[in-house]
Amino acid sequence: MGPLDTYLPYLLNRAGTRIATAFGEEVRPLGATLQIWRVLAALHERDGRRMGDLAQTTSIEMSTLTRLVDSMEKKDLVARRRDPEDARVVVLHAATAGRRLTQRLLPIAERYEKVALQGIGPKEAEQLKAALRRLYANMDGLANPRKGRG
Amino acid sequence: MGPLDTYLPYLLNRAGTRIATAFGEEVRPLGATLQIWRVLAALHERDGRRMGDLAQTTSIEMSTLTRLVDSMEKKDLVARRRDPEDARVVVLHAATAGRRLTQRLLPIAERYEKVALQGIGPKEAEQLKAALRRLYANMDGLANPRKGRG
DNA sequence: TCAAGATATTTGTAAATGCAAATAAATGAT
DNA sequence: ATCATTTATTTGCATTTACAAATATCTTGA
Repeated sequence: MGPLDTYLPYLLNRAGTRIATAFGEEVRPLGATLQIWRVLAALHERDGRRMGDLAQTTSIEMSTLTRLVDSMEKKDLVARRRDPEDARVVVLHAATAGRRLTQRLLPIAERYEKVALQGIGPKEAEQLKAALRRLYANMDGLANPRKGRG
Repeated sequence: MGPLDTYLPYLLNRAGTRIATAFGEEVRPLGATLQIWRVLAALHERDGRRMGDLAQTTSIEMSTLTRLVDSMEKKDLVARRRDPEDARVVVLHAATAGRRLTQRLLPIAERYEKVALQGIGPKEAEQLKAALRRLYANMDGLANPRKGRG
């Protein structure tokens, strides 16, 4: 067997953790976190999403998301509304401070993208992204996901 | 801005988390965890490492590692020894049950490698790994690492 | 309309994790 | 030999996070 850093799962998790931590520290001064960014980014892409949808697209667990949204509501980053069509559903909208914060986070996200990919070349970068999507999908059948089909 | 899953940090963290979780569940029946595997793999590569070295190569935080090693010692997976040269130093050795467990984990790690990389091709896989190492290194200067130069 | 079952979200609780302070031992200066 | 400084590891504590149970609402069928 080779050293630990020939193993893909290790490399992947290590890189993923570090970039997440680094990004998190970068945005802390703005009062944001990685998770907050994900929610705002998702709402920026499409506003008025339901909680379940958000949990799915941000990969944040539902119970975690609930508490996160609690705190984001207090800061006027987002607003919960009941869906009039179906009162079980809560839809989330970006609020004033939330939209402002999003505008400040976007350039940081772009910059991180660049820094992370230094010396990797645009073509390879696309391949990397494609591989990561593929890899995520490959894990679908295996363990963990209490999604799909229990 | 595009959807969240065009952002590298998101893709990376998402994939890294999922593969870690899946692997963790896979090895749980054997009484192992992802972290345990990392320590054992590191010791398999080179036995008798000091704690600081292990923390470095496994990307496990020192305080976390201490507690992890406590529990691994109880299971006879590893043994702590004081370095006679410098009594501040603790060196870690794989113990009997640890070596046995390592042998059982190795094929699982190999298999995970294969599953994760389904449809990705050996050449692209190598590029992916190289990119992940590079990317990890790229993050070095940025935030987070309380390493390097304080 | 009411009960039964399905779906969406929230709360309770315990485990994992990291930072900072504390401990232990070595090294160097007086 | 003793004190101050440095290095290595461990413990205290607060935060984060996930799983599971609880709650709320909707839908369907009698």
